[in-house]
Amino acid sequence: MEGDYVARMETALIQTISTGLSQSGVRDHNARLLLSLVQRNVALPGTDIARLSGLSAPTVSSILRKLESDGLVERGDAVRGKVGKPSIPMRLAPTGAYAFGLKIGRRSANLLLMDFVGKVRAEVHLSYDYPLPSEIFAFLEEGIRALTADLPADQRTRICGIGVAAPFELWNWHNLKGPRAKSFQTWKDVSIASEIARFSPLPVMVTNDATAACQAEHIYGRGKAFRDYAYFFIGAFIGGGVVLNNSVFEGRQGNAGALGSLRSIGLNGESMQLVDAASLHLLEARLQEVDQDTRQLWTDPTSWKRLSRYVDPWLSQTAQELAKASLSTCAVIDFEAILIDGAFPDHIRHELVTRVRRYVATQDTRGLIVPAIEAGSIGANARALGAACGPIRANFFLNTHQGLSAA
Amino acid sequence: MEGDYVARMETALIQTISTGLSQSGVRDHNARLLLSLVQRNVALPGTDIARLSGLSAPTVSSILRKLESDGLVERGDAVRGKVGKPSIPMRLAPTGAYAFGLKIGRRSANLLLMDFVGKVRAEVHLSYDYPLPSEIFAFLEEGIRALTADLPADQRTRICGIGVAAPFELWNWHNLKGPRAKSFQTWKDVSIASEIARFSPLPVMVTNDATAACQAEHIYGRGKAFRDYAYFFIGAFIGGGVVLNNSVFEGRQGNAGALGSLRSIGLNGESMQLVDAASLHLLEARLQEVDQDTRQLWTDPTSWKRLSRYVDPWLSQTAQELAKASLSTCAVIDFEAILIDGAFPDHIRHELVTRVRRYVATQDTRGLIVPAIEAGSIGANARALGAACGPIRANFFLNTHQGLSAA
DNA sequence: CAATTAATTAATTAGGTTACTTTATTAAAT
DNA sequence: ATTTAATAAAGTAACCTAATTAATTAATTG
Repeated sequence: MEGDYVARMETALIQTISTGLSQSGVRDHNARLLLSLVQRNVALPGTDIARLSGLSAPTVSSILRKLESDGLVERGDAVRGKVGKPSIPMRLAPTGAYAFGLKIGRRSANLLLMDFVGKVRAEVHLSYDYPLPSEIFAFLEEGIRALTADLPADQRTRICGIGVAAPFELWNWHNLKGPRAKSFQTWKDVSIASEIARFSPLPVMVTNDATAACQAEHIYGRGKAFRDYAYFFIGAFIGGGVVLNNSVFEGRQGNAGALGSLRSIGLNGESMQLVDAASLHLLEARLQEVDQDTRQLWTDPTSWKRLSRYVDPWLSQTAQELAKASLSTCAVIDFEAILIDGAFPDHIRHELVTRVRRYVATQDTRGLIVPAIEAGSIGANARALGAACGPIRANFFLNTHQGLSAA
Repeated sequence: MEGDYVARMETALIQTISTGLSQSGVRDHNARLLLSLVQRNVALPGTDIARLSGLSAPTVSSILRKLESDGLVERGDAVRGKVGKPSIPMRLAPTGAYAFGLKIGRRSANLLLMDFVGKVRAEVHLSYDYPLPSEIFAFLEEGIRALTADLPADQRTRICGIGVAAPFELWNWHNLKGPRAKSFQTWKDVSIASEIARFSPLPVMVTNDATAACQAEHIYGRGKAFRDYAYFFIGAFIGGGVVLNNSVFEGRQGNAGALGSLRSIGLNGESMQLVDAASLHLLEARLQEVDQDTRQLWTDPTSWKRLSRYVDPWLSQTAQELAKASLSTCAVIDFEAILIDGAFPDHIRHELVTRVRRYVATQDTRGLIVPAIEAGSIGANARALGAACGPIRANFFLNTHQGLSAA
């Protein structure tokens, strides 16, 4: 069962560079590698896996048989037409594992149950003015009950965890007054994992929301195409993620890719943060100024075209800011690409990317390798989906940055 | 011999995530791990190594004996005074391996021979107005001959490579005229590695100069203390390096940590690069304006105090710029620390760090985890030293980011 | 044109090796 | 006598190479 591949707890040691390897560690590593290769390529026959992994065919064969008997991979239809024995592509078994993904946003929460191939099996929503701990946890508890009930009883044990995507220091953003403000502030002292542990035995992983979105893009979206990139997610605020060596880099404190905090230049030449120069809340504020209903931004994609006299200047400013921010990130890491996504309609994303490309071409790029500017492909659901990836990845896939598990 | 630990060539494969592991891969990994732990802690008895690596004592013992017979580690004096059998600390054998480090700078080149514990065995210099390929390679060829001759004949086979530290796109910085300019431009078409291959069979590794400095700081300096940090090296221009998970991250194209290209804000609020706002060439330019000899900056450390009426404003501006740049890097990666070093006297470095700390405290740090600001410890020689680390690390030490070598 | 043979490729089995683990032993100190 | 470090011996897991089985296409022949 999946237990075999669960990462072992490491004792925290001073000066630990990495961990020693033993046989079982090797098998674990290789099994995760095979699953990662199959995931990445959708379906692969054993020979290709052997070639890609550098392992011998018999080894791959034996690992695949084990994975198959564990219900994690399954055989596809034999491929004929070439000389020789037909190959049997192996693919992930959709029912191999499940995970919950919870996104806690500033306007709404979103809980989904994702299967092993990244398909959303069921989903529930909650809207609010601002999230309060008690309401969120009640929503989650009830949601878990409901979503679990949808699953055949024999598959419920395959749910391997709960991933939570939340903004960094959630409590720092609202300036509320009164008793509800006090309740909101309690986020500061709440341990999300321990609260959830009160009503669910499943392991909990908490991630930065934009990093989670990046994760989803990386595994199920365009991110597959690039080895390393910075990812911008434009929501009410702006956040980001970082991918290095084909794997999302969360950072020591989980705060890598805090791209909203990149320094930007205000109209008067003063220093400000990107989040104050290029988020959707700026557009919202502008719409409020002219008495437009801002809800339509989130609920009605066509409204964006209707509002183009307000959207256009916003797009222009945002693109300029993103262009500069993109190059700044490339000064730190020589990213191959910059991916841009957000909670807006496809045509806006496309227009934004086009404009960013244009602005990047006008910048001073001495000392830099200019990255490709590309559009993300997942959109608003990315955060919850990425959150759900957490437990699945921890149990079954390779993570370049974590080092290998010990025996 | 060292051949056992040489990284194997990998065939370039599409979609390679990582490489499969076999027994020999395991042994190689563990041997490198042990060497890395010993290097990091200067000297360690087997029991401690076992604890730190998570390997069993017999395994560590057997690997150590192999490393000992290969001449890579040696026994220290038994530590008595505690109950039980005295422990025998193992340390790197200084004569275990050697490497050449060549720094190609804008004003001078520097070639040194480094031993296995990072000691400089011999060193030669070359000064110029600007570096020309033919002169540099002649200097290197002659230098290799001379420095090799210093070594006992039986140890010459232990020289494992040549590390070269050079600025990114060297040819892009000078605006020369005339025939010598043409010769300088040829850097663009020169492959440093193949030129060197004409007169030396040793493997060659080329690194970005600031990344090399970072490497030296990381292995032999203060960098040991931090798990991840951004490193600023202030020379004629400003460069940087990036350390993630206890290991220098070079980037896909070797251009990670191009911190001189970080965006900065000019006096009139215009966007400019950090390199134009905070390098020593700014101070030089100011001194030239007032007809001061600029050579003294590089040759006479005491001159900095004498010139304080010019140095002080430069320090102030540089510190402000570094403070903002430091936080920008932390928006990309949540670095634990920022290390600052440069080609200037110790008291200047110290003063600079103090001021950067002060400025950081005044910045907008919403969404960020504020890093520690620390001084580097190696100074001007860091680049050549770091360059020499390249071949040694490639052969004997663990590199978190490269993945493990295949069988 | 059908049947046969050759060639090719995929997947698995068998046997051997490596390098790890656990358990036991020896050595040297307080 | 007890404690701790280091090594030795025995056992095991997981890899590799080489050989085998299987399934197909391609070529040849009566």
